[in-house]
Amino acid sequence: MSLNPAQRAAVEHCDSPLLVLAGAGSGKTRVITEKIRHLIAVRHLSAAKIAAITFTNKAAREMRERAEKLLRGVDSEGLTVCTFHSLGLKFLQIEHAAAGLRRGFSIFDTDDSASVVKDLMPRGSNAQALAAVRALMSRAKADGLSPEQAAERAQSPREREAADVYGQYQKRLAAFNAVDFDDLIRLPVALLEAHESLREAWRERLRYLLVDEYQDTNGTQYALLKLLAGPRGAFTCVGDDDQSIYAWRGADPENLHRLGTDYPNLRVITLEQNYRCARRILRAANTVIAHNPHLHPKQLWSEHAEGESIRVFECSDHEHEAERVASEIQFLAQKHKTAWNECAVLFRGNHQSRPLEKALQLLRIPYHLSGGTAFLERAEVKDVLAWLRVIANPDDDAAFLRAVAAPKREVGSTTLARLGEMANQFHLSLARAAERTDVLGNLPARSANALDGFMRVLATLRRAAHAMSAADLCRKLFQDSGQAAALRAECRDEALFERRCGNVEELAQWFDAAGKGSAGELVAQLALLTAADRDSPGNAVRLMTLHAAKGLEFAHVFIVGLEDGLLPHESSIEEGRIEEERRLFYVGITRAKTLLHLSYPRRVKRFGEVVKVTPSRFLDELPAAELHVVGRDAAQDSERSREHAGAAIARLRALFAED
DNA sequence: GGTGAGCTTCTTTAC
DNA sequence: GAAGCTCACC
Repeated sequence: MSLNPAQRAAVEHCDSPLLVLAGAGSGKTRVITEKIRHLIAVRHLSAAKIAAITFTNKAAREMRERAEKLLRGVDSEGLTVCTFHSLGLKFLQIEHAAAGLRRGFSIFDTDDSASVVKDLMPRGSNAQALAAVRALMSRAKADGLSPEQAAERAQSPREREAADVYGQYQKRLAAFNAVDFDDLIRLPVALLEAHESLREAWRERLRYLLVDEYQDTNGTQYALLKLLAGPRGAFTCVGDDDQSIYAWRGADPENLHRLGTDYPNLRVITLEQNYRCARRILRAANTVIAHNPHLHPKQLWSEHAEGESIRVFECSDHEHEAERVASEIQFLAQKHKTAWNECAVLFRGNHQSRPLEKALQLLRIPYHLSGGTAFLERAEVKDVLAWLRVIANPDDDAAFLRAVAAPKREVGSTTLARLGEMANQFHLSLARAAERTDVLGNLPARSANALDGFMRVLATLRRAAHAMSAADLCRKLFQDSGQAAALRAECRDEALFERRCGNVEELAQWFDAAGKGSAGELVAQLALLTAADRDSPGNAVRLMTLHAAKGLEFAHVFIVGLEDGLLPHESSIEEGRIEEERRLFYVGITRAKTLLHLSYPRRVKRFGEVVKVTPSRFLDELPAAELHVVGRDAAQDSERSREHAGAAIARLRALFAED
């Protein structure tokens, strides 16, 4: 298949900075991969000097695969395809000294950083206050502000509080030899701004940048792009303002316009031909998104067939909805020989997956849940990771706190609080303080013994770490730390125990597959992976949030939970962010190639009580002529689905009745 | 002083 | 409907 004129222009334009406004399904990944080939094969740029930046690791992996297929016969050695955060991590691992970090520094995930914030806030601060301060702090960091700058700009008492916490928080992180997600971008930016030599070195190292999902860049990411691209502006950014769905975490769609101001010679190319969706689906998407104000309206068009109507299922409750979706998928699979992985169920929040999983399990439909509380969130995996972190970085207090309690070893909050006090006094991390006999001497003998026991195991593992692979270290510490034994005691049946050990083994295998690098470095990389990025789902129905679905496509898409208050989400309505919710819905619609199903329950359980649901206002924004509403009255209940799944549904109902 | 049982909280999205 | 907290128990 050849490129269309706009795509070709985007691929071949290399002489000035380029912005590609690419509508949904307009082949933007193709443009990026073709452009990589063009840069190497035609412009004779070394692959090692090209970086393609994506938003998720999953997107990075897919892009790398596609690029490598395309680059057969071309030397693609050293090509960088990664996320902004991975690039930042790579930068910091090389330039750690300039950043004031020691080798083996830790990456604090959202939980780690939340607990630091909690620790810094007045005792008894409620969850709202904590969340607000965390959000403001993260926002300030995403905007590239230092604590001092954040304090200067603070307008409200809460903002002042956040700026104050921010300052203390950074000191704390520095003491832990740790960085958080925001720092992975912010620190490289600060270093590149401060040191001309670094700028020169990195501009030489990366001669051309391609940025995917550009509409989701935040302030610091844009700054990083500018610093790396330099005045030459050797970059291509690809984005779509209609798919900007990350403003809540600091993404600034203004960056699209900023590009034109900062680079007057910016070339803009718009891709409007959609290669993905049936026309009906595309019309529905266009109609919905037309409700948002647009600076530069674009009109997506498609050469595909009209396709079938968009089906709207009105269901009685979440269980009924899940059952409907599951049986519809089974129908598609049986009748049309649709592969499971051609079907995706999309929802607003991770918690919505539960009833769906249940219904799919009962119909024995293989499914794969992306993100959420998957693998990396498993307690046993987090425990092993905490041990690995504290082995690599003795200053990582967050990891220490988790590791010391995995398994429980008579070191409780009181002991840890006292240890913390002494660590503060001596200006030591918890682990380093716990190594000292004078510190242990100040604790009750029993606690001191327990703590000392932990430190001995830790020291032994740390010594052993140099001589073995990260994977083997992982397996060894699982045994030697006592976690394996504790897990066996904890699990009632053998199967559960096996499964949880399997999670740890899976982690070990991930390390094996990740190849070179010390355990500490690999753990750092792992921190950037979401569950969705790591595993290959195989042939299974995909369950994921609308956010996670961006960039993907499926023949059959089910969007569930079209409830007012969920999609659009309550808090977004309150905060006047309805347009982003609409874009989210738009992203969901445009994932579908041939069939789109929308559904909502009439009643849901909330606060234990049954509450009536108002169907999403977005349903009213769809063109009524394209919709086929099913189930408004019981007699209309999808007959064919019942035929195919009658028996299973009876079992389903029985199961739900049990709960 | 650690740990587990039982009660109250608010429930987005994610690198 | 689960995570966080307090309280009683070991």
